[in-house]
Amino acid sequence: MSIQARKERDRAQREKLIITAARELAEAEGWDAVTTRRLAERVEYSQPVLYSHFKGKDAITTAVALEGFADMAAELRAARTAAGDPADALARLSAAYVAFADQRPALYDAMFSRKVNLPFATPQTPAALRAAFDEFVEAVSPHAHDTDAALLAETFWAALHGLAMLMRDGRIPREHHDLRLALLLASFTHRPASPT
Amino acid sequence: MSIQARKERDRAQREKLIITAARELAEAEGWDAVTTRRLAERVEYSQPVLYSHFKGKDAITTAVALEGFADMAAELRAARTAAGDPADALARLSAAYVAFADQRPALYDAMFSRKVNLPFATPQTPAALRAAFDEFVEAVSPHAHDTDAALLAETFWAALHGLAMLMRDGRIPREHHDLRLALLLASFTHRPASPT
DNA sequence: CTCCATAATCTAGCGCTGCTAGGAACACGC
DNA sequence: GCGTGTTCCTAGCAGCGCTAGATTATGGAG
Repeated sequence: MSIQARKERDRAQREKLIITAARELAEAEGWDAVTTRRLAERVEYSQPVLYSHFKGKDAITTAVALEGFADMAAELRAARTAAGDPADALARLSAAYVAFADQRPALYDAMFSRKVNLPFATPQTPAALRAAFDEFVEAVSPHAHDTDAALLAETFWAALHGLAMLMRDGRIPREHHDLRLALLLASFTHRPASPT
Repeated sequence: MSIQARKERDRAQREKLIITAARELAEAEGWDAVTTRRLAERVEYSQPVLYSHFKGKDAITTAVALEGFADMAAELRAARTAAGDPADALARLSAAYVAFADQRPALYDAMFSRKVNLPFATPQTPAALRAAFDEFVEAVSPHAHDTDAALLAETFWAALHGLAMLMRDGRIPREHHDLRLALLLASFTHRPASPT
């Protein structure tokens, strides 16, 4: 039995190697550089080996994205729990989020721009995704008042995502980014929002 | 001289034909279906003709995106000016924006997701882009108070963009979208936001 | 009207992509 | 040590963006 266990262990290890290689290559040269040939060369196996682990290239991207969500959740948690009051917590979480998007553009791409097959906001949602989202819920709930915290978290996340994306793509200037972020924070914290 | 004028007219007409064909193909089957071969077949010319009009495929996408911005500007303007008070104006503009993104996903992709070469927020920014952005500035400025209207417009635009994108990609549920939008509007209108 | 230079267009092909069938090489159980 | 079953690689397909060079159409001159 031990021999099969070893095989499974080796396979799992190799799968992890592929994911890491894809991530590193993407972060170093962008996702365009992540071709199955280059990836295979990097892990020192032939192309078909990749397909024995993943259904296709999209599945590899998805695996990288999942890692990204885990990393993000950890960073958001660290930022949030390092804060004193709720307002500070939301501010730090926001700054951490935008910093993540800005400093790991390829990873962020995998999570939010590339075609991936992840079940969002369903019972099957992976733990890492859930964890990242929960950080948002925790951070916004003190400011939610009579509003549903999850709904507010989604809205705030979306707003941050928009800011991060547009800035990263040069659609809005990097200049005064901090002011925009402060503006967003002020909008979401100053007053309870109770629509309708 | 008239003969050269006719040639130029024909060329301009054909260029427009290419852009329209690309747009229609993208809207019908997504941008993946817009290959130079299929596009050439559709306009009933060979591939090199495309390259006599555009430097590459990205340039065609950019041309489509530019059309998109013009369309969007018109729709935003219509929505905004149909409103009574400033709060209603912002609400209608927001709804129109999200509807645009949702109903013309391929066009919206060209404008905001695909790799295009457009100078945003610079003196060389095309009129269509500027017009769309100006609609945002007009709509938010009544709620800006002591804040820079352009900055607030960028921030609000980004928030809407985030909402539209995440919903379109299934990252947040379509359910309760109206509530999220109302939440966002309430956050940006209820109180003057004066950071720092 | 014919000829010819020039301009416009097409054919064919390059190097690349994601992906896969079929044969070769390996590791394992006996 | 040897069959057997698994693992892996070589080689290739169809399609991609893009382009060099041959081919055809066009418009002015004689």
